[in-house]
Amino acid sequence: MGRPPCCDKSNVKRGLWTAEEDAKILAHVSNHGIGNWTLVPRKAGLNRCGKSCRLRWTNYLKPDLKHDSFTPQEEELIINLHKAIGSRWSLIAKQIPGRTDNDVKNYWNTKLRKKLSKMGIDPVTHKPFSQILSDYGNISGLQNSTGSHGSLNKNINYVEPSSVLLTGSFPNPDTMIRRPKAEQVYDNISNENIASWDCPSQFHVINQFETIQPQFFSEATSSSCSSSSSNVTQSSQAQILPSSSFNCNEFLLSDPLPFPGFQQHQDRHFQGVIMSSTNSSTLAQTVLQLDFASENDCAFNQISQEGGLGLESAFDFGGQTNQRSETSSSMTSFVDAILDKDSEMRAEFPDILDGSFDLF
DNA sequence: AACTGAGCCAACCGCCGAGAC
DNA sequence: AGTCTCGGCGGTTGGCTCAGT
Repeated sequence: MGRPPCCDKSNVKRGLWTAEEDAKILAHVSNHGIGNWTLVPRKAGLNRCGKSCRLRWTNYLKPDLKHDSFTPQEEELIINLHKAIGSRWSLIAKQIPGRTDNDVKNYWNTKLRKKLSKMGIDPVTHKPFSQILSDYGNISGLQNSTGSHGSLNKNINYVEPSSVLLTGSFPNPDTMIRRPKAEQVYDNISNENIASWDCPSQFHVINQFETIQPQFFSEATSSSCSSSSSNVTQSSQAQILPSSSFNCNEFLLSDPLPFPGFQQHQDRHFQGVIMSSTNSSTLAQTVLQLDFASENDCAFNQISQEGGLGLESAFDFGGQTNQRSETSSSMTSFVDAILDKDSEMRAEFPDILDGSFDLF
């Protein structure tokens, strides 16, 4: 039953690689290419585990790898990508030619994390420590603000805190009530805020990670992107591209202003991300974007991007308040979208959500 | 010169999904 | 259907280097 073991783990060499061993792998790959790594040690005459050979090749011997120090541009890109997606090193590394996930991870852990800390920025949330302390104080003082939300809030507690990334703000910053992350995002979506969104004009579901950078999440988003996403993302791309001024955490839950310049432009803009993933390798699936292009207009499209057990959605509400276009069914469409998402979540997490996740 | 601790990074560990058997 | 390996991933660790004392 099953395959035979790839190697005798107790009888293979471990530890640092010698130049001779490296030469054997290089010679083998140049002669036979990359194939079944479990066969490589035997064919190449190495007393190593195939997995170890693969790691040595991918992290060190591959000819297109850079071995010099990181440039300031690479550093900035890593910080921005980490800010946007966290410690998904392989995805970050794919955006930096010649760098491996191990390189990026080590550089982050040894340099960038400390650098951010010294700058007074929390390397996990990318928020200033002062703001985190402030948020904590506000959160701890709001124990009684949850009563009106009933079962919704109870359910949200099932979302693992470490897997929740919420970015967002109320359309009207004056109505902002600071609460714990998971609770707040559902408030944003589900209750009085929906009623107060008197002018959603365009509601699009976009693929967040294609928005962050083309091809960036091509693996995770290969199947279900529709045309409705591509025409919307263009306007928002400038905000989200890692190399741009996009700052994911400028949208964070307690942030009264969704992005720099919010007040000056009088935009009505909301963006939120819910990440609930039980699988660390599953990427976020869906981004919902709502543009307030006018007071009364709303168009809504949806792309669902599902994978594994995870569920992730982002909401981006933006636009100018002084434009006008169409619509009457905007709120209905939006509510339908939320209900659809609710149904999807029920299907995915029946034990958690069943019977107690009534938004309306 | 010898010791110590911090910094660094290559390599390992353990988990997961996909697929072989 | 069940068990196992493979390949990929993120987290962790062992050991080397170097600056400071």
